[in-house]
Amino acid sequence: MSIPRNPTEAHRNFFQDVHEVVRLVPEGRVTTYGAIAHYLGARHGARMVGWAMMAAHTANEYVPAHRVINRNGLLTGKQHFATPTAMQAALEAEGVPVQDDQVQDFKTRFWDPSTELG
DNA sequence: CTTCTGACTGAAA
DNA sequence: GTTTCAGCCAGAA
Repeated sequence: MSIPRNPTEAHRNFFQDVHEVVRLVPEGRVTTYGAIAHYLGARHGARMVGWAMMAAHTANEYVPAHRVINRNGLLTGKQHFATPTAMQAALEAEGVPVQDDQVQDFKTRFWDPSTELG
């Protein structure tokens, strides 16, 4: 999958919506693609959230993309970072232990925007 | 137009 | 616990 060559206004709005939610994830906590999709009203699938994350590095404001993982707590997006270890390093730097691409104690570190933000 | 792919997920076996 | 399968929507060839 790739970022649209000529993003439409709708695209940019969608990217910004996703990025805004990701920025609300506190340090030391993580969320999932599906949780973000659900918070945005389930009008977009989880895959579309992942798609929007590809544009995270081109966003004007910082997006903590390392806090977004899949429902199993796996760092499925690590290959999209500058280096294969950047995602894990960023998580561990804020106190989230990772082993074998898996966030430890994922269940208690999970931050659901739908319940946390209302 | 068809087909394949993907930072995904929930259900079913 | 596992593997498999079908939806999901956008983009590229």
